[in-house]
Amino acid sequence: MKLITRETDYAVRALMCLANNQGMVMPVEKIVREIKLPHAFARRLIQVLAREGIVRSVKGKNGGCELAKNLDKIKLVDIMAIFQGDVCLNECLFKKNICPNRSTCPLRKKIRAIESLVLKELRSITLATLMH
Amino acid sequence: MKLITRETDYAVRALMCLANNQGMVMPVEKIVREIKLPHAFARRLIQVLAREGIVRSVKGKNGGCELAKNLDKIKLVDIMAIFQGDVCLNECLFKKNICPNRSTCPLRKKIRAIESLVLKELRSITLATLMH
DNA sequence: TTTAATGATACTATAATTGTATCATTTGTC
DNA sequence: GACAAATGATACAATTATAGTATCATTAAA
Ligand code: FES
Ligand code: FES
Repeated sequence: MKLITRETDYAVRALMCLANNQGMVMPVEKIVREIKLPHAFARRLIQVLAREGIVRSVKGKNGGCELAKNLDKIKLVDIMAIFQGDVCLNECLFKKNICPNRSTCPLRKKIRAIESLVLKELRSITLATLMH
Repeated sequence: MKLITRETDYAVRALMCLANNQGMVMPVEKIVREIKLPHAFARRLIQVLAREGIVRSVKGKNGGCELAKNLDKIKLVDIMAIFQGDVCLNECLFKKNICPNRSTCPLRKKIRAIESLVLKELRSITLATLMH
């Protein structure tokens, strides 16, 4: 049961890499050299981050990318949302018919509560936190 | 990002079904009729639960299965472990080399903390809770 | 004009999840 | 003992999600 997929993992690593070079535009090639991940995968990944406004990219020679926001504005949970969709720990175990009192169902409440806990924690993790 | 797979979901439903018929041995056929799930899938699922000692099964005519433990001894987290493996929300995002201070890494601590929270909550959910 | 970069996007491979099928074994009942 | 109704064990197939690859177009500095 993975909370974070490898793609998110890579993305965060790449972002940390950019964070270490703030102010400079860094080509994907360089990121790939610093953190070990497949080249083509990295390309696509950065393209997505650029489209999502997490990084700013510069085309052409001497191009590359840099963080588009402040470290403390880039949340882990947002990166997760981009690559894995929203954090949603299963809406209802028992889809309709088994549970007669859906609105007051204790399990439903519990799962929701767990989700809130996880979200609260995840929201508190930013690139700034990670770089400490 | 699913915390619970469909197999676990089905398993819990089936167990709740058995809980509603405590003291009686119930054939899988009957479970399948009560909660909607594929017959062959249910067969295999119950077989696993029997092997794991969650239900007790009776072979032969008039056979079937029943809960092997008290409602409050059957934890959601154990059913999850059987069908999905241990709850482990990603050991370390950055596998070695990126994080220099592995032992004090703040992210590591955070992820671990989230895992503990989730586990604590999950452990408190038993069949008894679910039947309330 | 060449070169080094990104943008867009289609494709393949692998693994996990979900679902199916078969045959053997057990046990109550006629 | 034969039959029927159940589980045990286990192999297989289908679908979906994740992980990874490849290609061609576009941009801009040198
Ligand atoms: S389990 Fe879903 S409403 Fe009760
Ligand atoms: S991120 Fe894993 S040790 Fe720091």
